[in-house]
Amino acid sequence: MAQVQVPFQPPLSGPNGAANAGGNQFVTTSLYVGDLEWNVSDSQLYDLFSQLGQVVSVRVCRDLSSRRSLGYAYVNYSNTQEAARALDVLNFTPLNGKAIRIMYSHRDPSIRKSGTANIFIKNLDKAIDNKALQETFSAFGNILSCKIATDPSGQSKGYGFVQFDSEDAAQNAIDKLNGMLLNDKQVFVGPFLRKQERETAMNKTKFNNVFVKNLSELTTEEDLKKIFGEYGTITSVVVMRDGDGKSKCFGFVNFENADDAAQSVDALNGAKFDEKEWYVGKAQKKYEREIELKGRFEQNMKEAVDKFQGVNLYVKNLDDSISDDKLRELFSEFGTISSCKVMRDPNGISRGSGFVAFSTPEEASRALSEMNGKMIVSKPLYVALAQRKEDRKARLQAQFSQMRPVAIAPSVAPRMPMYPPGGPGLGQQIFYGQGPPAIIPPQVLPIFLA
DNA sequence: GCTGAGCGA
Repeated sequence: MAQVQVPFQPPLSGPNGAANAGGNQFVTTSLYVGDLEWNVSDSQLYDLFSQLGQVVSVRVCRDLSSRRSLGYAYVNYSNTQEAARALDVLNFTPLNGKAIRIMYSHRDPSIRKSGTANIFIKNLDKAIDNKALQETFSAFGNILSCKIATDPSGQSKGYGFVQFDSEDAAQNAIDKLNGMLLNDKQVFVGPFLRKQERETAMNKTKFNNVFVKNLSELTTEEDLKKIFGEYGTITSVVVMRDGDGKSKCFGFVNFENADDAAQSVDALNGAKFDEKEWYVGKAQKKYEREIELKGRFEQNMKEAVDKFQGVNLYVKNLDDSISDDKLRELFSEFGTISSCKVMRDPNGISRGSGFVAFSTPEEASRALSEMNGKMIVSKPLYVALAQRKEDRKARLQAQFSQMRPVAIAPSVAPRMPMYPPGGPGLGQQIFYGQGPPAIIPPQVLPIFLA
């Protein structure tokens, strides 16, 4: 008889199973562990999770070819109670300086993708950590995932996310906590909205002034008056022109009535006149436009930085005689170089360091291993993956925390309740408990950071 | 001021 390979399937009664969609009376033994720092290893996870029960298997998922960590792992226990306790106790434990985030394994991505029952919280006191957030919101229902946004050093950015397993729980949390005081700060709690959704929500605000661009050079105020006049009474119309009276191909139409303005936008945005497709929208105030442009600029910068992740090499100990071209020549055998630069001081003297970006991470990692330590002119070259500036600090701290002994408290005393039974009253302060942390803080203080 | 990302041997 032919051998049939049976793929691993978690029990159907658990959160993985269709039989238990949304229910929480069953739990499984399979945990998804996400938000891992790049260097977190199987054995590190094994050591940590073994302290709460019998671990059957641990695996950090890795890219098949590069073996790079994908930033998540699976930990399987032999029984459900141990898994449940591990999730409870170990969730948000820092590993290599970064808090891990544990969920029950749920391979069907439909819930994750739907983004339902997902809420956003802002104006959070910086002292409120993942655990405090979890405890505060768990009063309203079962939490699938929850997290405080942090900068690379782990400092709270003052906002966070909670995803529940039901819309009711999410709505209830919003109703009860929005506008409440948490640690003396009034928090905003609302449904999570993607950027796009938020913008369209914002644009529902009333306006009278309409912006129109991509006009033909021949389009006049009279033309606009006639076309927009179909939708209501116009109080002013202008086509912007340069000093010579030449059209800048954009203008403004102000309506007496905001509903008419909105109607004209709906009807005319994207319409074609004289071969030109018009953009028609709410006219932005100068400051609104500045905010949008600034946001877009920062977004572009971020994307540019992301694009270089894993493909950009930092080189140092370069001989002063090495130029951009020479540097490119040295690395060109490993692949396609998308950019290459020797850093120089204001007098044009080489700083002895530079960057070489390849088109793929594979090329970059081969160049790294082949070129690091190679004698160039008179000195051995140092080659490493270039890091983002903000990530450097985090990386140093990760190394630092790796030296700390980590131990699990034998049992965890309950934290103080967040607020009296029945939930907080309007305007009532919510207090955070001072229960002991799940992880005993380091007993040995390592040497200070450079 | 600040609106993620995420599932295998």
